[in-house]
Amino acid sequence: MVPEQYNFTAIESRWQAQWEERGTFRAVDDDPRPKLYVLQMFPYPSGDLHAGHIRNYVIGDAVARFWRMRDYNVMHPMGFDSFGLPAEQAAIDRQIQPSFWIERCVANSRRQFKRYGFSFDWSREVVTSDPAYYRWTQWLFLKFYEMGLIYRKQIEVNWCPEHGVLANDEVKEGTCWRCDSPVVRQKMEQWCMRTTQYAKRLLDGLDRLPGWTDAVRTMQRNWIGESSGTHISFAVPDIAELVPDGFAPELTVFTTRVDTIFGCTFMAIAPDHPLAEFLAQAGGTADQLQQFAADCAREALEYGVADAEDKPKRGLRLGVDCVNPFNGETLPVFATNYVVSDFGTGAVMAVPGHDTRDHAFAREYGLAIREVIVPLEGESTVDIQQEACVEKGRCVNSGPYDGLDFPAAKEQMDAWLAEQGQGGNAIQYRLRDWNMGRQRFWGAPIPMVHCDGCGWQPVPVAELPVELPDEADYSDIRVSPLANDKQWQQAKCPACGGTATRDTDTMTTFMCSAWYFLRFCDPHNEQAPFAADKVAAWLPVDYYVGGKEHAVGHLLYSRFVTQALHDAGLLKLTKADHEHKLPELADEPFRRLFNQGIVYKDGAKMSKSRGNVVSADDLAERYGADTARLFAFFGGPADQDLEWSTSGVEGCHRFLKRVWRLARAVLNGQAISDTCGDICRQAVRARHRAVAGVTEDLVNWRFNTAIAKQMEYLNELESLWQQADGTDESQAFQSALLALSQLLSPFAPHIAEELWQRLGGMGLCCDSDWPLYDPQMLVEDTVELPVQINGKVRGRITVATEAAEEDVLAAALADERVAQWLEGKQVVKRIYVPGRMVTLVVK
RNA sequence: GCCGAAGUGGCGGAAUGGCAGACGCAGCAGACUCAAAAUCUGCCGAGGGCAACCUCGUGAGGGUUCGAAUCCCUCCUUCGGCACCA
Repeated sequence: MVPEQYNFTAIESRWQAQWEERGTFRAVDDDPRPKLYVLQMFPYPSGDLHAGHIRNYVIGDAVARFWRMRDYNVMHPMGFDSFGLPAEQAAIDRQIQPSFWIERCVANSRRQFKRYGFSFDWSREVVTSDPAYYRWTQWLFLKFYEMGLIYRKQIEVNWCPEHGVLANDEVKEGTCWRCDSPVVRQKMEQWCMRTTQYAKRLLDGLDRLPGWTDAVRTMQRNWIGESSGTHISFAVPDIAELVPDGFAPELTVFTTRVDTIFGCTFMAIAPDHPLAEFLAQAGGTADQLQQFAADCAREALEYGVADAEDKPKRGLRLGVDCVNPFNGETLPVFATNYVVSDFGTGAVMAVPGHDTRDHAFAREYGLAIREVIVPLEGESTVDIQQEACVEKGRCVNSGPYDGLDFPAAKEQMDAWLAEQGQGGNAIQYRLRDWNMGRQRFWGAPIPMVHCDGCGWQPVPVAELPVELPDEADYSDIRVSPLANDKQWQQAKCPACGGTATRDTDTMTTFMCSAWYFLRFCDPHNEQAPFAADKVAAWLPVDYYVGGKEHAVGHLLYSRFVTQALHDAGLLKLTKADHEHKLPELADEPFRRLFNQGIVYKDGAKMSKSRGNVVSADDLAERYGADTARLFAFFGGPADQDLEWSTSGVEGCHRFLKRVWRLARAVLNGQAISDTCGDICRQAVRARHRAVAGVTEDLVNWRFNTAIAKQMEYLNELESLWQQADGTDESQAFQSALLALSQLLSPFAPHIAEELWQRLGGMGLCCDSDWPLYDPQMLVEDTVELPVQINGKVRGRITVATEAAEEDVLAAALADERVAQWLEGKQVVKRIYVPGRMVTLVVK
């Protein structure tokens, strides 16, 4: 007998134990069926999962379960991105070691994941702070070092007094993304990855990723920021004696508007341009420059990033001139507050007539404004002295280039520059090299040692991992505990055997997460980060599910690492797409990308720090994991944000209780008959309709409507069961409910198993073959059609589905209500859309 | 400023050129109950009408079409990304 109550607690723990015992979700490497790699971005183990996490992970789980039932060999792994600041902060706050703290968080997160019945293959779990994992993160660092992709660079970094060095995408409006402290600029020597060397590859690769949304591809494109232009060198004879070896006495600019070169009336450079001090020295303005540079740095922080453009343009005339190579004119050089040193060459040829910023500056300092571009047709309509004209057009006052349009002028000018050795065509990227180092404890130590005699030396691979010390000393939190640990720093120089000092920086966690999807293919390998053939068996990832906050950072770094490893000959990833809809990928890791929406509660993003979380444990206790999962889907489209609502959760709980009650009633019904009456036939039709609809919705990731269709199916079955009550058709309802169990399985897997078993299904529901439908069964005998007259519905007719067009139109004209609207009118046009509607146009 | 996404009942949303509001929530009325909870049944965009029905209605305005939430143009609002990018 089926119990009266839907006891979700007992059901859920029972089936979780069953799945674990049977190893149901373990992915096998040499399974002959087609593979499907379903990856969800692994979390930072915050220690307590909330409804927002559930919403995120339920999506990939439904997809994994669905395709598993469609007989794919699905790999759906999970792990923890466990290095990083929060553990360190918790350790400081609670006076405990980060490793101890994070172990507890990982254990609890894993328990909570299991409580929700996610179909993860836990035998592949990776934890980035585990030496068995970060050993290989360090190995990859050394590999990239060997490839010449990692170098030491004196860079100006974003420095947060709390959190040390921050990446550009960790700085929000001049403040730290984690603690809101103001960020200052500081010079520091850092390990840098030459991501810019891959700028073109990373950009072009986006064209081969139709399985990504345009939004993310556009964001990456903008982030890489390719612009096509020209390099031009302006000689500065006065500094010939001053510049250090290896530097030429010239200023090189990057411009996208070389056609305006004859309108250049001064040179604008960043106050911290590499040659600025020599220029100031030559011009006798060294002291003023120092003052000006300091002012600009302070001003930049005051204004923040948001309204930098509103800043009044200021500058310092350095007192030296440079020479325009095209006409030999000498132009004054200014250090300005509007040219930044980290884009292009840090120097700009200023053309006030045709650039708004240069125009504003020229007006401020009384510099010449020259018109060198006019519209292609006719004469110029703006007063160039009042307003810059940035439109492209045709050159005037430009010597031999007069009359040329932009493409012609650029081509000829580039060619001339190249001939003179003064520049030429150039591509510039906004993307910058990737700063690998963090001055923190809780990360993978950078496997480099410094020897006074031999300089920086890589740690030999055999000595990996370079493990963190057991104890972190947080008595002085302004520096990394590693920098305080003299004993840990002691090392032997691999080159000369003398004493050396370990690098006390740890790697950015973006590096740890930039290759975990490769490790999942071969998680226990102790000889290498992964075996190429195992990666080749699983990559590329077919579905990658995660938040859009990683649209550039994580995804770009992962693509970079994959491309670089591909170039190193360590990877092959050419598996065909399981649906044969997308191109094969040569060096891209993620075939399809799905970004879920964010979960809000009370108008704010659900997060621990905001204190508006709905705890995953509370939900599971109160309603059960199945109910919570169901609402996470049902609330709206998966790619849109969701406001968490308690009453909505109750609605989903009610649905499951109704399913349970109907199953109970059907199983308690006695008579079983082979006859198939009208009600039985209707139930069968309803089943085919539900299977067809849910299948299509799952293929298209429309989970909310997939659940609505299951609710409709249940509504129909309930109403049919009421009509059938006391008759002998419970057999038909048993098969109807078996199908419902299967449809429910990707969403509410525990109740699905329970019903499946009680209804007499073979084996596990989640292992069963996804139900099929017969398209013939979706076709009804008759169909009701609306009849429109001039676009408004004026009547309804019921006709045979297969009826011929003339018969349908005749029936429409014959309809009583329609006839009324036709009185005294002339029908000028008749349209029949089969199965949809009839339209009459009258005059 | 540039790029991207979105705007539909009281609410979450459905419909992507063909009956606007599926499904759910909330609300109202009723049944069961001593009562409540749970459950079940019915109603549920606005205005008009006793009613059958009629008119209006998908951020605003225009357009294409027999027919537009859906396609095109202009504008407004909200959210996300980038930003003195030369």
